[in-house]
Amino acid sequence: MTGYLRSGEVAQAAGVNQQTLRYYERRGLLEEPTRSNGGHRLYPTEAVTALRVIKAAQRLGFTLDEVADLLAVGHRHGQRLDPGLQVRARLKIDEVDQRIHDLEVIKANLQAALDAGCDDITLCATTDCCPIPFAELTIQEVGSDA
Amino acid sequence: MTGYLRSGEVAQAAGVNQQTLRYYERRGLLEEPTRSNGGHRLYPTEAVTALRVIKAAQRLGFTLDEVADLLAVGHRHGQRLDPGLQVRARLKIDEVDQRIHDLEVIKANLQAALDAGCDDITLCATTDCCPIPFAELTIQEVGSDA
DNA sequence: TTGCATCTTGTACCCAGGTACAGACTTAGC
DNA sequence: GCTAAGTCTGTACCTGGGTACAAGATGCAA
Repeated sequence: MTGYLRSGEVAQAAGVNQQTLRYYERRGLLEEPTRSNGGHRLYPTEAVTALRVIKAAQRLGFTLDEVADLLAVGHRHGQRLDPGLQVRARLKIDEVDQRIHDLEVIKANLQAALDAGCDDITLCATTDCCPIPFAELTIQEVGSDA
Repeated sequence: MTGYLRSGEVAQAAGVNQQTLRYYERRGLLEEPTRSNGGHRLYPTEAVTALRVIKAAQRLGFTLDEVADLLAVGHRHGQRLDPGLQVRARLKIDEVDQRIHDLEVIKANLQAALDAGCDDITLCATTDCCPIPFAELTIQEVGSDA
């Protein structure tokens, strides 16, 4: 059965716990792999990539349900997206834009703090840099999932 | 005591639960407010802004500990950053850059799926768009906190 | 100065996202 | 064929980030 990876190998390659594979499978994030005759899971090598994608998206603040959504769009790459999915994809894109914007605000604020703290306090006192920073981040009420 | 907000007012204005204020105070994310003679918390109006910042940063995938870090840098805006904090600020900026990059990858992939699914399947079949998308996201091992 | 809305503290609970463990079974090298 | 290492299922537990509730004190308007 060469060409397939066993669960331990996948877990190690992706840097996740082996139990997590099962967990994601249950949650529908990871496709159910084929099985050996004895019932052991046999993963295609892309499973590792899929896991990395999940982990990366998670670090960006998406919940597992949102990640599932993202993947649903991604996996239909090249097949026709049904209209509901198309709408969701558009919404996701807007959301991603929003997050990019917010991260840029955070970055600018960190940079400003660094610049100001770095070499010239008087500079800071003469400019309007000192009210609470990060002020113009997007505010969004909770529970806005499509 | 005008000019101060009571905990209920702050909570409502920021759209968070009142218990959450206490929780953040315990975690050191929110400065301990002054108290009335009877022991009730009296918040300055900036507390609302601070809460919004925390919530925004959280949505972007920062843990509360990381948010505390972010705020530590931000709050010294205009005071000299001690060297340790400066280093942390630089690391945070790199991390934020990384996240922006990853979000851009995700966006591009969503966009590609949308474009491909949208109007022309043959287009897709002739281009190399169909292997698992999102592939070039940053991989980062867990536990990389400064 | 009373009454009701708010606030206080403490403690217990909840959900998401895992992680650990036990006991049985499979796989692979010799 | 045996044996050690790896995997299977099920269930229980853990951490982060809150949220709920109780019992009592405070604030303030009439």
